[in-house]
This record gives sequence, C-alpha cells and structure tokens, in this order.
Amino acid sequence: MSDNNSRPSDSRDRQYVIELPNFEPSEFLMFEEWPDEDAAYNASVEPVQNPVYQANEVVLGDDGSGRERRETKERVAFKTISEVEILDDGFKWRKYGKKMVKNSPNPRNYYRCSVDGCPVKKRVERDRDDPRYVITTYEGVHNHQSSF
DNA sequence: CGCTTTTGACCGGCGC
DNA sequence: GCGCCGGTCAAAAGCG
Repeated sequence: MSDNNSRPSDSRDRQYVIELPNFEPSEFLMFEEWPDEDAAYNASVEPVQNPVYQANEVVLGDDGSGRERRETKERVAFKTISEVEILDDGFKWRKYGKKMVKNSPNPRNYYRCSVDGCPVKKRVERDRDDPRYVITTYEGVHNHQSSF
C-alpha cells in the first residue's frame, strides 16, 4: 500500500515506515535506519495500544538517482504493551528457534512465515528494561496476501 | 497424518 | 586460533 501523503518531503536517506492499515495515517510510525541492534531498540517507536495490526515495510529512498544503493536487511521493529507475546498480526507463523540473549532475562523467539516460499521472519521478545513491552521485529516483505 | 513446538546442536562472524 | 554470541537446523515430541 503506497501512500504519498505520509512520505516526508526530504528523504535523503532511506527511511522505514510501518504501515498500520487499521489505523489512521497519523498513527503511522517512522524512524530512520539504525546502525545496530541496540540502537534499534532504543529508537523503537511509540507504543501501539491496539495489539491487532498488520505490519508491512516500505523502503523510501532517492529513486532514479545513480546513488549507491546499499543492500540492507529490511527490518521493522516496534514495541507494544501486552501481557501476551502471541500477537495476531494476520499471518501464520512457525517458531524455529529460541535463544537467551545476553543482558536480558527474557528469551528471544524466532518465527518464520508458514507460507511456503515466503521469506519473512520475525522475532519476539520482551523489553529488557520494561517487561511490560513486547518487542516485535519483522524482517522481509511478504510474498503473498495475509489471511485477513 | 500433517502440521506445529521444543530444544540442544551446529555454524559463522567477530573480538581478543 | 579460540571462545563468545546470535541465528538457524533438525530430530523428536506434541497436538488436533
């Protein structure tokens, strides 16, 4: 879903936009590319109250120019106040891993989209500083339609 | 039966 | 090298 009105006028660098179709455009969340994992958590966007959402990723960049396009992993992270970690986002996920991460008492769970051939993955973990939050990180773009 | 989850093993990158 | 750390594999178990 490509909308032009939420696009910032100056996009000198690539930016990431989380699309939340069930929300008003004012609820669109946006942040710049982050350098590493920890910064991703710190730059994590405002809390989303409604845990039912569909998150897609749109990469905005300088199109047309011969600027060097660095190949970056497409990732979107945000956190939600939620007591449960299994948030229904309209996709079917298959868990394929679980790890304890350093400096956090909470495990990190790895999911892959169940649709055959779909490359999308996500990770779910509790915020290490504020356990009321669940941090969800999506990676990749879905190959198919959700089952909404 | 055909999927899932579970869980330790495995692997690759990186810093020392 | 070697060991830590984060991510993935895969075999076995679980479940409707």
